[in-house]
Amino acid sequence: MSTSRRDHLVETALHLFMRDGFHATGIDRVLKESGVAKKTLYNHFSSKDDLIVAALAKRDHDFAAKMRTAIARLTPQQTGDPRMAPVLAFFDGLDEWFRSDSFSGCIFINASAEYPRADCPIHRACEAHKLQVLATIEGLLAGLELPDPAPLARQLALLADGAIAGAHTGGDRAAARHAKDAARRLLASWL
Amino acid sequence: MSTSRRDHLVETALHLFMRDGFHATGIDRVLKESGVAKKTLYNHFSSKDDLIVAALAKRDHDFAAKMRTAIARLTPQQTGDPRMAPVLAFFDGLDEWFRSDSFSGCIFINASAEYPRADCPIHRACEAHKLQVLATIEGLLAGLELPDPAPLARQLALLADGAIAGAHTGGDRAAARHAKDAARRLLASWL
DNA sequence: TTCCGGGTAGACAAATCTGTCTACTTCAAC
DNA sequence: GTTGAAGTAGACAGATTTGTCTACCCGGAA
Repeated sequence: MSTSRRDHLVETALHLFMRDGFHATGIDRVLKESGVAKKTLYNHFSSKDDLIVAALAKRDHDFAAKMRTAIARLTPQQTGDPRMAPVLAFFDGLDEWFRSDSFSGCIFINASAEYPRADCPIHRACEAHKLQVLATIEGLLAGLELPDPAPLARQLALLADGAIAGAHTGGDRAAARHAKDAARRLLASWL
Repeated sequence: MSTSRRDHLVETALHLFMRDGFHATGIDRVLKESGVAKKTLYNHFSSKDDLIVAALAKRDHDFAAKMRTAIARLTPQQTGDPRMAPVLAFFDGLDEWFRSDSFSGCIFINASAEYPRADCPIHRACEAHKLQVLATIEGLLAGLELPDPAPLARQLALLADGAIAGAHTGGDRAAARHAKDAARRLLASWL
């Protein structure tokens, strides 16, 4: 099947990009790992950058799904004001992610680092992902009935990104829990 | 002079690494830009990684100095509770940085992205830098007379890193101002 | 003057990178 | 059974990478 070959390629590439980075992962490595021929790759993608964009799109999609399920699963376990529960569950989801063996930062932050030009397609895909996460966080604030949830959502997004940097660059495995406590305080401040 | 040659090399390398990334910046480019011979580079540094570590060390040093002067300059301009002034000045300093033309994220976050292995010297230098920043932030909290300033300092550090990601990856130029407002709320919550 | 440390200029090796191309295979549809 | 799309295997080009090495030069100290 054609789509299966393509999907397998994107999956393998995404895994290697997340683990080792973009420049450090050569095309040949992706091919060897996936068992796909070089011609097949260039039949589906015009260039390595094109493959990278596809991998980021898949990650964006997967991440959104993972976020939804984690929030649905963890929300009932939260204590305190039930209106805060979804947001707090989100940070618990981050905590699980940071503690997983495969964690090596946010691939979108990493991609922006390797492709700093703001106008290149890769960097643009990263920007789009961050907007998508922001929208998800805004959704978590629905129950709070704030006049304008946008600024609070931005602040919570800052905390989330900061936690990722703290966990990856700073090596602080407890970053998500500090962020969760800060989120609780921010929420209280806005209520 | 020997040290001048070495310093010039590190300065040039740092500039290029910040602008274009690490893998994307070849040794030859650093040499051409700096006008230094290849042999001289390998006389001072054992490898490209070694040069990277030296560049990060310089950036760590420069950043600490820039932080100190920015805080000294911007603290008197803050309004409200004067005990918060140094912290708020710190976020104004971030704001200036983000709006500068040369801004392309935090080089330590970027380096961690390109060198994900936590046990390599480059990644370790990034971790050390984040600890140094954390200590600086703790220093800003001295006037608050908190029983334990450490957790608040961590939360403010999360906000700062998140603002960097928001400004670079997310393309949000106002990230520092959102972070500043969040910092004000966090400070109020801890007082 | 002589010597030598430290610099320049750049050839070179060996590996690696992306991307193209040829030749062969496999498989499904007609 | 034939045809054609899509995949495999891998050689190849051309550029680029890090790092080494030779040959030369300059300027200060003995």
